[in-house]
Amino acid sequence: MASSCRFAFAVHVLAVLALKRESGGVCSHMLAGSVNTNPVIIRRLLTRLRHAGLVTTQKGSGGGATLSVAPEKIALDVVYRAIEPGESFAQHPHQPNQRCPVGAGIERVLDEVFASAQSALETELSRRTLADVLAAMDEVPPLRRKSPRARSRKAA
Amino acid sequence: MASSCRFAFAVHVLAVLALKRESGGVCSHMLAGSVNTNPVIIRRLLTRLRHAGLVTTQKGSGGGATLSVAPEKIALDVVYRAIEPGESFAQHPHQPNQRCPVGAGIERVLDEVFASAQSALETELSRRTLADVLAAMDEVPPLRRKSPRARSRKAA
DNA sequence: CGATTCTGTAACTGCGGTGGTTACAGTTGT
DNA sequence: ACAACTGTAACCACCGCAGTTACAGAATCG
Repeated sequence: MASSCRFAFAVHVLAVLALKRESGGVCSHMLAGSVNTNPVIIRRLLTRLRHAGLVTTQKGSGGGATLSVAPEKIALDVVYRAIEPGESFAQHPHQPNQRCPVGAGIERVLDEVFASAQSALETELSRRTLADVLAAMDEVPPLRRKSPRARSRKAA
Repeated sequence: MASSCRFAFAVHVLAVLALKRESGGVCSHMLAGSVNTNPVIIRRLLTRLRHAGLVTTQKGSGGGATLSVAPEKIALDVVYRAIEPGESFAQHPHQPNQRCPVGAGIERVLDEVFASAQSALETELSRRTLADVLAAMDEVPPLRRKSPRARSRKAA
């Protein structure tokens, strides 16, 4: 599976874009500031997200990226597939010995096992949307609140 | 997730050991021959499988590895966890910007998302045992049968 | 218009993980 | 003693990734 942090970065970026949906485009420099990485990393990410139809980007002064789909419509498996290109589950690097009965048959079986495991993972991801992520971020924030005044509300 | 082929190797090795369960230990050289890799790779694998209690190994002449649990009792998620040591799903490599509302809250949410995805994957793996793998290998083998006598030509 | 602010992409680096390989000490059966 | 094993260290080469620099091109604004 994905051993990269691209998926985490992607969800992070999309979350920022969702919050700033009304404020126009967000430039890669700003996004990089929130993720704490390099603008080029963000742009590479945005290229993939754009190909997947999740964001639009605008060149030039005042440009940047904008979410092009409502957060409720963006399931996380779509983000996952947009970001992680190839097969994530690993196969035999070289063909096993076909003269061994196990070597001859194992690949086909493992293919099927890997596919179902991969599918289960994506199905689980599909159960959450970007809107869910935003909602989860709002409740029970980690530590100090900006204005912990309205603390009483949390109980509901 | 796992970007290695260790899991494939491990299932392959266990399948061979399951088939040769009665014939005593199988040495790493033989196993390497079937997987088509180096004996040391197999031994490194066997070390982990032994720690997980799935196999026993015997040093010395005539030694080798033996399956120590019945194939029906070996679910693939156990193999997976025995082989893949750390967290497979990737996190933020460095802490996101805590001064950004998204950066401050996203990690906790992503942790939960990743954990559930990982769990879904392992649950799917747990639905299969090594015995299932062996059974799947027996049915509809890829091409030529050992004795395709009953089947008159490919036409049938 | 030209300056500025962006994107998009290429090119390169460094790092970490992995499979592969050699080597060798220790163990066990014959 | 000898041969056949395991277990493990040490090392290599490779690959993918995040990160970085650099630059061409596009859009906006004065």
